Amino acid sequence: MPANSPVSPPPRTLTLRDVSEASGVSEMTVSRVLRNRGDVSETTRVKVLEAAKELGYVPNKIAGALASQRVNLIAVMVPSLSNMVFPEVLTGISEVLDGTPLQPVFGVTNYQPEREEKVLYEMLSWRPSGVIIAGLEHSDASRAMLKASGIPIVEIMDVDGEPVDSVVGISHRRAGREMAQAIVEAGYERIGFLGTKMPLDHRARKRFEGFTDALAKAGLEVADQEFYSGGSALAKGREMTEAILSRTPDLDFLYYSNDMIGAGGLLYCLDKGIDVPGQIGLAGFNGVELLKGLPRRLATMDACRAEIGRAAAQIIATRVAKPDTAPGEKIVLSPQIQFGDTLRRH
Amino acid sequence: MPANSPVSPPPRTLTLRDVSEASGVSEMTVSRVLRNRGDVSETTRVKVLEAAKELGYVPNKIAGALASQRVNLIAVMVPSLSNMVFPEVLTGISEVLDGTPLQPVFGVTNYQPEREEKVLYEMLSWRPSGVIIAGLEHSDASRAMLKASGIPIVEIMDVDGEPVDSVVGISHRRAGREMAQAIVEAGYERIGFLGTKMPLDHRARKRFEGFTDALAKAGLEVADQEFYSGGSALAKGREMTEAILSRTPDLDFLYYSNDMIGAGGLLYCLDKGIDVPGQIGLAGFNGVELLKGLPRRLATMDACRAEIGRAAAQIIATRVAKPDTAPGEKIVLSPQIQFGDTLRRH
DNA sequence: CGGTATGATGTTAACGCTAACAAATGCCTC
DNA sequence: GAGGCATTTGTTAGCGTTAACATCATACCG
Repeated sequence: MPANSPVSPPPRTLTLRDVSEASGVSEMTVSRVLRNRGDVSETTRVKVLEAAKELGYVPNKIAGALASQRVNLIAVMVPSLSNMVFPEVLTGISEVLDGTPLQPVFGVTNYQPEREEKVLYEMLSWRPSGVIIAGLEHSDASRAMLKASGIPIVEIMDVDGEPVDSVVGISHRRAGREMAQAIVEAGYERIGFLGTKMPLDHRARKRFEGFTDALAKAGLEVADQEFYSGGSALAKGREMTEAILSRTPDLDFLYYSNDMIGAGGLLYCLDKGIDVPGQIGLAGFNGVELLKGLPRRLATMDACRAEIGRAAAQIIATRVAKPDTAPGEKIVLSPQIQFGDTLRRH
Repeated sequence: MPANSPVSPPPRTLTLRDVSEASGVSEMTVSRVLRNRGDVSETTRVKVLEAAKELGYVPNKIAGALASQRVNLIAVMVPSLSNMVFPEVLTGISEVLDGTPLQPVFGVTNYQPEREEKVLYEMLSWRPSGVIIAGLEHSDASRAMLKASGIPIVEIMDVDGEPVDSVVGISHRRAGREMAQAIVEAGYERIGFLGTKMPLDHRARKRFEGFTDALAKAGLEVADQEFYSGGSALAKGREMTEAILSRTPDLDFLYYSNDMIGAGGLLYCLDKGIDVPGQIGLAGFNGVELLKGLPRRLATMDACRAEIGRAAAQIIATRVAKPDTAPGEKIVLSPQIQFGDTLRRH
């Protein structure tokens, strides 16, 4: 048996050269066939395709990208995946990008600016064709990287601030304001706020600010508040509601910074036989699907998640296809209050 | 003003050469500094680092990967992100990979084999160092690609089948069997099944098979069943429960293929004043966090999601660090029934 | 039937970086 | 102060692909 038996070829990964040799044409022609680029005769096209399939050749995009200076990757950065809200954004993005040669790549920042910076650096070092990134608050270094990258950037979810380039989202300040107005108009006066402790969730913070501003205009202020971090949001919603109500029993409205804790609160109130929305009104934020299955529909406000994803992807797709499209687009969506069964109508 | 004013330099992206010129050393030395590789004097190190920062240089990993034949990317393929279960797996993976130079890249297949094939092809064309992929069922082409890639593969979530290489998961058949046994032992006899219509959710299918097998051994069979697809799982759980109970009112147990529809069923039963678990017992599957906030704890079985993610990442990390580690590792986790408040104890 | 479009294929030189080796520098020892 | 060793820096040659151009058939025209 020869030393280097042909029976077990070295598992060296295949290159264009292998396909080229197997099909008897130049590497360039193989490359053309595989990319559907330029004129190739039907005969050779079939020959090459067969050889490639036979060998199980998978093109090396690394080499391709380096040579062509084109990378059809879109970096998508979100703070979290366990939130129910971001997966929907990603779905919206994928929907639009599926109709283009672009491919999304996801990165998760855990609401930490340093982590965002690191993940962004990693992603940019692959020279993507665009970036979709949640939020307007970034470290100086991150912002500098984004600006210097020279590629289309879309910041999403939030529009209250100074974008690097384009932006698609809703005004969380306004969302908080409008909810406060609806609550005031419905006649509630002793209002409690329950939210996340996370100081880095800027959107929750802005909703809270808008909320207190609008209350102030009506001569009211938040009567009590309660914060949490970590754990099952539904269970936390229960616990926090119990805590705030036992501390301040005369509250007549509870505004939750997200639907999950709101749902927990709702279940708690129902358990305790509290009259909702008579004795106490409740509202959350996000408009998550889950609410549809609860015994009562929690009042909420849709965050337009899928729509934001689609619009952001559309901006990127257009900018990549037509590089001379003007940057700096701004799309502001306007979520409507859904009164549900837990907030009296005006 | 000269035609080509130096004031606004062309936005050509920076290369090692730019840093090398700015710092007065060779490109190679810059490369060494930036990768912390090889000995470089403290003086030049600082000089280079400053120049790089000053310019805002971001290395081009594409070129780096091509030159070094090393790509520190791990392809992670899951069927869905909106499921709550996969984000937890991804978290487990990230946790372990964060301690290594490896970086996960996520792909979503939507439970479609053709899509899985396409996404896998895309991912492999970036020549990742490993693949973590959900499930054991793949198209022939996908399987061939995985085998031919020559990199470590870990199939996760499920162990009932023939893996390509390594596998980490639980036996869904056994999970179904054990739940059936617990139900039988608790004395329930008229058992209904509620699940997803999706024929491509192999794990749900296997749980169902194990479930009916074990019932058969006890001389029982599923008295009625109900399937759904799409929509809010919680609301669907309600609807399905109502449907199955109105069709077959004498059922004394409902087994749900996941916790979300199970939770919907639980809420429905509580609404209707049905005695749980006296009149009807309920059980789901997955052990999702959400259950902790419900009025009663639904019986369930943990799918060991984070643990699976960690173990899979660990296998990959080890194989990448020590390429001569034996392939074909198999880790079978054993989830325990959590009886909660909806399944009578034996 | 020469001349010229036209289509199909091949050749060459990057792309930006790193492995491997080569050279230069400094430092110590006897 | 020459030899030798360790440390630091530089040089060269790809990595696998594609852009741009060159070449070669073939067909078509008057």
